[in-house]
Amino acid sequence: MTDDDRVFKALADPSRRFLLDLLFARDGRTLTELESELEMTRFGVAKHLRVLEEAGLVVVRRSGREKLHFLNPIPIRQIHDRWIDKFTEQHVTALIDLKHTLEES
Amino acid sequence: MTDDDRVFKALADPSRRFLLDLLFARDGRTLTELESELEMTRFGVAKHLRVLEEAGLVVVRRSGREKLHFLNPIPIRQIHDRWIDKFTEQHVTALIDLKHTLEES
DNA sequence: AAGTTAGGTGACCATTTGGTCACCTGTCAA
DNA sequence: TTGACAGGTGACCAAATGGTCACCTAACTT
Repeated sequence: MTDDDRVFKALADPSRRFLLDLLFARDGRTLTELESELEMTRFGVAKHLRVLEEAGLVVVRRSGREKLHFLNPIPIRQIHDRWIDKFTEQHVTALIDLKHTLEES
Repeated sequence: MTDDDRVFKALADPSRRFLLDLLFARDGRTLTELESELEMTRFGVAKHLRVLEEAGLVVVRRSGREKLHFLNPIPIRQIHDRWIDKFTEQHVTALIDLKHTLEES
């Protein structure tokens, strides 16, 4: 399996995306802490975190018996750069900003 | 199934990512034209294109009996914005640019 | 009108994937 | 040092996914 295969497969599951959302909101959480936010057993969450880790979307640091999880944004940016060139990026961000502006009013 | 579920599921398959690569290189191709680039039957390719279309990653325009396919970058940008804030974006792009600079030398 | 070309549909099968469980290792606290 | 706590492993099962095929419709060509 290639690197980018791992990244996209990892992102394909809603529980894993929710874990990334949690880490985006606040980094450095343990398995047990993350587990309490999902309706799933610890084993399920651990399995998902491992998939995210192997994809490089999450990096971990051990601290005693705890394992702290951090979000790594680099693979996400690389997805962006694969299909959006600098020129297109300007148009797309302008469109999305416009959409937000309209939704606020 | 939610919208973003469709997008991520669509991106999870290497053949579909390759189709996006092809459309990124050149837009507006037909099924038959795309089919010739993959080692797969027409039915397989058609199925993949439908998944991409339902995810909004590809938009189509009919022209007689032909169906032209175009890449839509907006969902890709939204993935980026979900986990990379403006502040982090600066660091990440700087890191990636640095990586490219180093690799050239 | 007849043949050809572009594309669509529903069924089918092999493989992968998400989630759980029984059981195990390592670390901290009283 | 004994128990509680944080996490890991391998097997297992139900459900989803990738790909093919037989068969179909619609549009262009001569």
